[in-house]
Amino acid sequence: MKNRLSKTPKRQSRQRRRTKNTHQKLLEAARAVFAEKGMDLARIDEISERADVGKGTFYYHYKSKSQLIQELIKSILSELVATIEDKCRDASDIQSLLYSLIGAHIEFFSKCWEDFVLYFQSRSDLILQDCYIGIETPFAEYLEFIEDLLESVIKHKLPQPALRRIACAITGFVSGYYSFAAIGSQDENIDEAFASLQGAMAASLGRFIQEALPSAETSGNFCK
Amino acid sequence: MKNRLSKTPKRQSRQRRRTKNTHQKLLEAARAVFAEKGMDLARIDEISERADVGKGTFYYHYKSKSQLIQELIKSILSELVATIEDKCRDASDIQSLLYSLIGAHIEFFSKCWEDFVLYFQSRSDLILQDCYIGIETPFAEYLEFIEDLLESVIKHKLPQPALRRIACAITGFVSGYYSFAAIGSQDENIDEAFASLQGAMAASLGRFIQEALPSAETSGNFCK
DNA sequence: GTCGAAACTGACGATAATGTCAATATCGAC
DNA sequence: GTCGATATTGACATTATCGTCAGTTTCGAC
Repeated sequence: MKNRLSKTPKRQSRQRRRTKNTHQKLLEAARAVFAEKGMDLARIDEISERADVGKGTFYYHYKSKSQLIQELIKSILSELVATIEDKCRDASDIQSLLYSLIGAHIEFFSKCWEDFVLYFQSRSDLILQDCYIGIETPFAEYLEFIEDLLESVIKHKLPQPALRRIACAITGFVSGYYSFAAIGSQDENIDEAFASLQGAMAASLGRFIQEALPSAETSGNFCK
Repeated sequence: MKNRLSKTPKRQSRQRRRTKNTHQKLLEAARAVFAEKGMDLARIDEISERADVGKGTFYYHYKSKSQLIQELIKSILSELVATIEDKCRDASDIQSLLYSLIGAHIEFFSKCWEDFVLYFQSRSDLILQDCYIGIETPFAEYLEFIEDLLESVIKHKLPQPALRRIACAITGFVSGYYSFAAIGSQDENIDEAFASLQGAMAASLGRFIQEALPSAETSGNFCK
């Protein structure tokens, strides 16, 4: 037994890299196809075709499309969370946190259109009765992460539902604007327009929080 | 020729109603199935099954699923526009317009969950490369309608892109919040929470518009 | 260089969904 | 009551997609 195990004690580098590469290629291809046809209508055939591997290879790496989606969403959201974490590290008041939070989303969405599409598609999927399994958790974690950030800069204790509402408002506003801008702005550069609104959005959300908080206390003076 | 035409000069009431009814039943069934499985994964079989008619009947009324979707979206959005029109009729300043605009969306979304799902799904579909044809126009008209409303209460002339951005922000904020709330708020009543935020959203968007406008002029005093 | 394990392949059977169509039912007009 | 037009039906041919599997290739260890 031990002998058998010792036959492959550590994995080999070349083969290991090749495998990793295939895995990655499939993920990339899936991103592209998903952004074209949508998650539901994307065919495994096309994904493996575009990754330039046989269809069997797909099934060697992933149990099913559902599992691929799960992994993809998880990876996308954890990247988004990482971007947020990075950008918001030293925000200490609510105004600068909001600004950075929005900035992180702009940066993330602008960097890769496919990721935004996936982000939006899966949110859209989440409101269905029969949705892909396993994509709820990453979204919940993403919201929770934002809530933690908010909590750390808001002085007084807030009830959880209020925090959640604020987080929903922020993420909803940002992604909602972006998606509408994508379909609505015929010619102009979406990302540029988006970036130019960063300040306005932050101010606006600041105001939202101020108004939405049940407690009368005003820790910030968003209204100059 | 004229004789032939005169054979069916006006349609008969009973048969007419029956047909209309079937048409409506199919539309209703589609709404329900779409909200369960999503537009892509909804099967014609299931729609006609749920409408309690033969599959052939579906194809008698609609050329294809694509056409059904087109009609459905069109009807939903024109209903939304009608709601907006009704609620915003006598809003004369920007603050009250925003308030009514949000109110109209809340009312509309709350009234029928299926409609919200369809609204959101089709927006999600619109950002894909290969999306259903014919759903772009209703959305464009919806945005344009909101722009017209905005224009009528904003004193000074705004460039079209700025108006569009504001419209995107409003609709994005409202629907974005609602969708996140739907997946994020585990227990509490979404509609109630949403309604309680109506004022905060309006104030917030007022602030957004104020900040986003390039011109320095301040017609409104949103900051008390 | 040869052996075994891991990675890869694409043709194939099974399944599922689409859209068609010839036959049938319903209805109002005359 | 019968005729033509309109509406409805579900079995069917067609097409698309899935997931499997027996066989092949790649690679590192010895």
